[in-house]
Amino acid sequence: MELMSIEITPVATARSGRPRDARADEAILGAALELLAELGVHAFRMDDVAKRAGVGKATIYRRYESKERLVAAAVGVLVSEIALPDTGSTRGDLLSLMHDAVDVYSRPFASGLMAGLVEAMRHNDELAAEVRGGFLAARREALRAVIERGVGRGDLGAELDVELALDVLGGPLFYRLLVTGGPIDERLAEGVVDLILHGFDTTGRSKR
Amino acid sequence: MELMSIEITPVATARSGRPRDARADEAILGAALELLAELGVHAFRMDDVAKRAGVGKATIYRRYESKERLVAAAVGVLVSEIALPDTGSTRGDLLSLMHDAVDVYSRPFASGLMAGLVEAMRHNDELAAEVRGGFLAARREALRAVIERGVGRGDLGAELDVELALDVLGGPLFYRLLVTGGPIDERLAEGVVDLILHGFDTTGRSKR
Amino acid sequence: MELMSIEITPVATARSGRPRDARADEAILGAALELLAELGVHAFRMDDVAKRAGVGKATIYRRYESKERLVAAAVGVLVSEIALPDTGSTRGDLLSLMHDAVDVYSRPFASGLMAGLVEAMRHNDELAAEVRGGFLAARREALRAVIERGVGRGDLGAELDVELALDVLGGPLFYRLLVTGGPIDERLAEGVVDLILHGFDTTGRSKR
Amino acid sequence: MELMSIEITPVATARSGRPRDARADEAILGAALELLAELGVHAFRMDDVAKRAGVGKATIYRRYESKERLVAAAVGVLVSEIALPDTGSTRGDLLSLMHDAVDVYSRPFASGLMAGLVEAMRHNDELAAEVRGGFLAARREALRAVIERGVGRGDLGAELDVELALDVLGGPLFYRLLVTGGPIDERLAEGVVDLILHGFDTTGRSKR
DNA sequence: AAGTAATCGAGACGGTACGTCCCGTCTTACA
DNA sequence: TGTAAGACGGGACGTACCGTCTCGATTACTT
Repeated sequence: MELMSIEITPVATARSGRPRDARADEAILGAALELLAELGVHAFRMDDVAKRAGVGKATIYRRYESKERLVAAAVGVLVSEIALPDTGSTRGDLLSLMHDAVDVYSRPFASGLMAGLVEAMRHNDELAAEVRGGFLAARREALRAVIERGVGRGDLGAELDVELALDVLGGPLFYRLLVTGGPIDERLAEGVVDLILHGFDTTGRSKR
Repeated sequence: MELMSIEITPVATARSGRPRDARADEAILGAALELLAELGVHAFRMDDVAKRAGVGKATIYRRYESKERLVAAAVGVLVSEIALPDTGSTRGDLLSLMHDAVDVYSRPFASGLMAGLVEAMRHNDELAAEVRGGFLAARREALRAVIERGVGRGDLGAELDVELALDVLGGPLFYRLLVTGGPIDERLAEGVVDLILHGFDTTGRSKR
Repeated sequence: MELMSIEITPVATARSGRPRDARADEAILGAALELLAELGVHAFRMDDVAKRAGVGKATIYRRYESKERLVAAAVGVLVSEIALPDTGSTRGDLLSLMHDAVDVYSRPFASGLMAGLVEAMRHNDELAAEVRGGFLAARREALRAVIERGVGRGDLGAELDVELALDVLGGPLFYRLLVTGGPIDERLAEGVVDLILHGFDTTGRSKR
Repeated sequence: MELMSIEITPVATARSGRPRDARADEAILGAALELLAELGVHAFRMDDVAKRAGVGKATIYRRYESKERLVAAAVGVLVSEIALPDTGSTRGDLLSLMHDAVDVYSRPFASGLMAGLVEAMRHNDELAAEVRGGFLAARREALRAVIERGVGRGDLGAELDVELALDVLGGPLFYRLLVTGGPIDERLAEGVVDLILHGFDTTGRSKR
């Protein structure tokens, strides 16, 4: 479960006394998601989350040490689980992963959510590490596996720059999401996949 | 040119009375740039700008209606002017533009600056329009011209998706800048240029 | 008693959650009193009060809705409690009350404090009502009781205009305090008391 | 002309160049009076005066060195000229002066105007001196002359405290104006006059 | 069953930045 | 030089939101 990798929830583990209320966990994340969707990251207030969730602020801060962490957790929930696809062809596998990514990031709040997260990562290294090692890494590793399988199959040249290939697969999507506002759709997914397959083929011309 | 297109400075144009003091314009932008460099976007305070510039806060707000607008203007200043290159080859022209982009966005504060800007664009459509129509559009139009010239020369296939090509040229750079933290260097520039040239060549295979 | 009647402190009464901190009440009023004494009303800054009291500005504004209200409360504290005197003679009772008033209003900051308050009352009806119903009314009612006792004793004529008598007792003091800068001393106290006793005696000449 | 005594107008006397525009003088004082009446001292802004008068702010500050001075000048205009009355009786003369005072201070803006002036005097000694030496002194000296004539006529005791008598005549009026909000009317005027005449008569009882 | 300890909702707290307001001065171009 | 217009430096205002703390009331584990 991708959400797991970002499960920052327990700040400290209690050893006795009244246990954490699981309904509060749910209510907080639910309220956060709603408010993020309604208002965007920028107008997202911890007081509002508390009120909407019917929860004290301390109850939130007992679970998430800062607003940014709560946003990160909420984003983590939105991002779907990733399974390594096996369609039988490199193109099919890449398209499967890219379609999934398009699904996730074409949601209405994805843009605001990611923008806020990106800005929050800028002044919180720990958060940045978690995000990069969390849902981003999951998708990235799946793509890497598919690419390496493609090299093995002879669909892709052995000398290709894997990091570059990953950034070409993911970059345009995030670029449109965060910067240009361009469409995040199947055409984009197919475009980058075919570009990779054709541009990094075994003719060897595209190696740096 | 590029700098011009982002000249958001005059909120309103006075018609009589004491004119705006050009030294204040300079002092404000200078102080903003310094503080942005020293502290980053998120520790950037309007009071500090005013103090550093030796200016009243009202004098800043007379020029920029919010903190975000000032940051946007400062970013605009940082981004260098773009001239349409003419090296004789499509590859040379593309590389020239990409090298220039690498220069600009590999500066130490570029990342924090752009992250703040991207987040600010999320809740200010006017600002987003200015940024997209400003320094981003300038670079984009230059790249578009080079690509179209490449199609004319037969270096690139006529059916290529120009928007996709532009996003493949710019996306990985911004992806690394804002999300992955990957290196923004010559290798990236050459990688995407060669991928475009090889992947979108005239064999026609890569069409949508 | 007098202090009680001006206890404007609670803007709203909480019913749950963390209760107001009584030490903050004390610190705020203490700091306000000190600063009023040191600087006077017109150099009195809310930021300074907050800093001196070691308190956030919001904590002050939670108790006093404006600077004027805080000044009013501080003035209320300065004004001593009034006990209805009973010296056995009308002259003694009146002198007792007037001596007390002289004590209070001959303090060095009384003038600046009252001037500020009077000006603030001009654009805040609620504040005016509080001041008039508070420490002013307390002294006024005490004087009224003594006068009525004096009428009963035959020291004062039954037809005297009580309101006028009260204003003759208090007016010259405030006139000197706020306008002429004349001395506020025992001579003034005795002068107005004897004038009232002689001018409003039972010969009936001064009626209407 | 009482207005004269407060004519602070020329901050500095020009010696050559373009002469002051007399229409500006008029427009400024007129606008100030209107705004004072409409809004009260507290919401009285120099920018508004300039706009209403159709005049630059510098033109105002060339005539009045501060807001307080302008308010003082405006008050001076409102206060009517004082002629020493001669009705043939001490009571008639006192009543004449007090009726005049009642007329002046029962005007609707008198209260706000005086409150603002009193507060301004608190932190501007020069202004205080001018006000006290100006329209206040004029009325005071007239009253003093009448009282002394009354002593000569045997209507008032020779040992009376003249300063106290003056403050009893004026104090209640200002007390009601600034503090209690009580009525400023003929009854007040007659009340204090008769109190003075009866309380300070030649029986000598009321001397301190 | 009593005691202990961490939980809960509510909301006050210290701190800090924001963007607005107004003062009194200064700077234009014009008269 | 005086003028209208309005920008300027300065500095206080009252608001907003963060993350912490405090209250009285639960709710489990531990004796």
